[in-house]
Amino acid sequence: MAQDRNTEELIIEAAKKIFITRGLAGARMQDIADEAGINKAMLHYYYRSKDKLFEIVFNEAIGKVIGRLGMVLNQQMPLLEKIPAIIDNYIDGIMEAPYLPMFVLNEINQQPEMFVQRLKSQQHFPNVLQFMKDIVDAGKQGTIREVSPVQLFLNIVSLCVFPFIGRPIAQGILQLDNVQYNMVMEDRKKVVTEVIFAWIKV
Amino acid sequence: MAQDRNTEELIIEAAKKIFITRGLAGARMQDIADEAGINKAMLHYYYRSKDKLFEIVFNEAIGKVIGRLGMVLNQQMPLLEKIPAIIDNYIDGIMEAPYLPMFVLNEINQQPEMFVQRLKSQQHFPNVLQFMKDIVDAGKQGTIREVSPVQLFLNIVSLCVFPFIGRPIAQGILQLDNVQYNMVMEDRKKVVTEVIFAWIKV
DNA sequence: TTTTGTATTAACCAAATGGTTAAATCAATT
DNA sequence: AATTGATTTAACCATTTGGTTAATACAAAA
Repeated sequence: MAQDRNTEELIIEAAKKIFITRGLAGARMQDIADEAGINKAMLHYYYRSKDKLFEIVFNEAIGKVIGRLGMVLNQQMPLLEKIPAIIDNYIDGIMEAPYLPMFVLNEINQQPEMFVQRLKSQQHFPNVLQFMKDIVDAGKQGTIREVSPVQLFLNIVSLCVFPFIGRPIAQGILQLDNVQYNMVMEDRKKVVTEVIFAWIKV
Repeated sequence: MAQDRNTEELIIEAAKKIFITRGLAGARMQDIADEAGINKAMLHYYYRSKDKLFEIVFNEAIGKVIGRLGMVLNQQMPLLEKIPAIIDNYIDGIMEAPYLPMFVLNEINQQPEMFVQRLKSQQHFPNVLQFMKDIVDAGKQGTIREVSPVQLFLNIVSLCVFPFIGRPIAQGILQLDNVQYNMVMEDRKKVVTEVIFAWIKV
């Protein structure tokens, strides 16, 4: 099973799967090796230690989670077009890897210190400050209602992310099956945009 | 250090602290014992196994997280009063124990099967179906706009919960210190109510 | 005071776990 | 074919970890 692709990649793929589903503390090196179909020693041969391997997986994950946000945020575009663009793009990103936000959030909660450093060195670090300035300006201009830019940012992200990280509990409470919940998620982009615009429209 | 209170309670308190901060996989029985200031054997003497102890902590946690929601949801009250009541009450609950939702959500993601059973046997199981029926009725009556009750529910919960579970990352991106972020959370009740009403008002 | 049942502890145990190593395999080079 | 360097593996190691046990401390009842 091992020879098909590059062993290094094979390990990373397996590590992603195990770390993301079980977390750093719950992941077992043996399970990663099994998943990759190789000997456990290879993990250390290529990546030294569990922590080193985890760091690679985590960095890529956080890049995807906040990077996607930053990409749209930094684009030059009128605010009233940018907001739906952010929502569409961000929900698309989450749907591609619905388990990533939970993984990232949880590991960050486990060690916030290590994270803060990493965040600022992140190339995709979202330039939120500019975005918030735009919101304030638009408010003064009367393009939108004058709202707290921080609250607006939190609202957008909350509405986009939570339905995915809270999926098991929400699905349980709402008593929906997978197919039904998927349909609800399909509508999300439209709904979130609607909600945000209802709140900020003059 | 052990004699002050009942040893059993002492253990539960310590177990809560350790399990909630580190999760099931990351928690160490020795750490719980140390936290309680007692011998590790006492944990097994009173609660058999790590899993049994965890179950107690987890059940209480999930009770708080979804129970609080159910309490308000099941109250007899006009919809337009009930929605702000839900929001106020739920955010109050989260602020009392901001780490609980993350803990519950994460552990549920780890073993969704075990959870689904527990959910239905939960005494505080929120009667969301009735609440959703009320929303549909109110829509038809014209009290509110006709919106998907499922989406409304998701919106409320998302806006309330996410800013707390995503706090480290949000605070990092927004570059706010603890005091500033606390102030933002203070305003949350008002903002969430505002957003929801803006969306559902006719 | 003695007895008796409960609470508590130190020492211990077996399994799991991250990590290492020495030998073996493989592939390219000479 | 022989050499050489990288890759891979089985076996091993030290530590950690959940759990047990036998002996002890303690408190209430007799």
